[in-house]
Amino acid sequence: MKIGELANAVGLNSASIRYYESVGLLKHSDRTMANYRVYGEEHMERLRFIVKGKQLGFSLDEIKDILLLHDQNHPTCVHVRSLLEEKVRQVDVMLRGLGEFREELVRLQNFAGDMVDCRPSGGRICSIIEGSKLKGAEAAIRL
Amino acid sequence: MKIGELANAVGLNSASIRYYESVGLLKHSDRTMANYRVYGEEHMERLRFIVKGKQLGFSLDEIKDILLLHDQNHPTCVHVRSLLEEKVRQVDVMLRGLGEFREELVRLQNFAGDMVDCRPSGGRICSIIEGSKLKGAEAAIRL
DNA sequence: CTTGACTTTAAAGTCGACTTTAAGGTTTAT
DNA sequence: ATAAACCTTAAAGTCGACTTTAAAGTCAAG
Repeated sequence: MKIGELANAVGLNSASIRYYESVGLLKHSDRTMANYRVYGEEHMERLRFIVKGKQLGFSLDEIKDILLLHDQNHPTCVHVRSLLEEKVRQVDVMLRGLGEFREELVRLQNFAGDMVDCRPSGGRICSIIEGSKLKGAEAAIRL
Repeated sequence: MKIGELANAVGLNSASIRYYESVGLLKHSDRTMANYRVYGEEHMERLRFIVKGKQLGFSLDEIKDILLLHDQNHPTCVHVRSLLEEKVRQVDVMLRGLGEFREELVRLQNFAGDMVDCRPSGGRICSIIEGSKLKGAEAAIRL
């Protein structure tokens, strides 16, 4: 199996696969006489694993750690469980933050009503936005 | 007011203020004879506005658009209302996605149980992660 | 008078996970 | 035989919103 075929099979492109090799996620493969990479089942399993890991929100570094354990013949479940716990914690923080953020947006919408000119007296710019009660902490949420 | 003082007053650092000037969010200020930037109330209001905008999840480009309207003496509320609506829509998409994502994480945690060795038979790596049912779509959520 | 705390600029670096580019070599189909 | 469709590499570019660096000038306190 050459790189394009593998890429197709796992839903990536060749450049990403080369990139994963370059950062040590994927082991070096054999080469044909023309220096083309040749892959087998084992590489495909590994790539599918990487893809799953990304879908679960793991960074390439986190995935690399898991693969390292595996390559050293250690079971990875204890480590994986703690990663999962951490992700759930992060998701909960985000859910809470997003909920509060949404409420503030709606509050501003209600305040905006069908206002036609939101320019406050004085040098200010927009009373809708300036009426926001959000503090820096909530800003951590990236949309 | 010199740049450091202004930075302190609005909770930014001088470099960010210079950066905002460089990308056209903040107008050029007067200078002292020594070429130091000098600011007044008007600049402070504008910076506070920028900070609020960021806290509401607006990009610098979106904030720039609002400020441009303002600078052309147009009221900004119609535009701001549509930005708010769009943000609420984005937040709702994220809330839904995050909720499903959390459920999948918990499902994997339950599956992991107190497993001590998650290595599946065959060449695979970790049955916890490989058991995930998440598809590419959910991967859009960045933690 | 000197030290330290400010200020100036342009340019480069940061983060993560790639993607793109340039300049080739190889294989396959017609 | 030739063109299309693959493959190779190293290096640079991308996204956004800054931050850092370097090298220089200015100002206030002791």
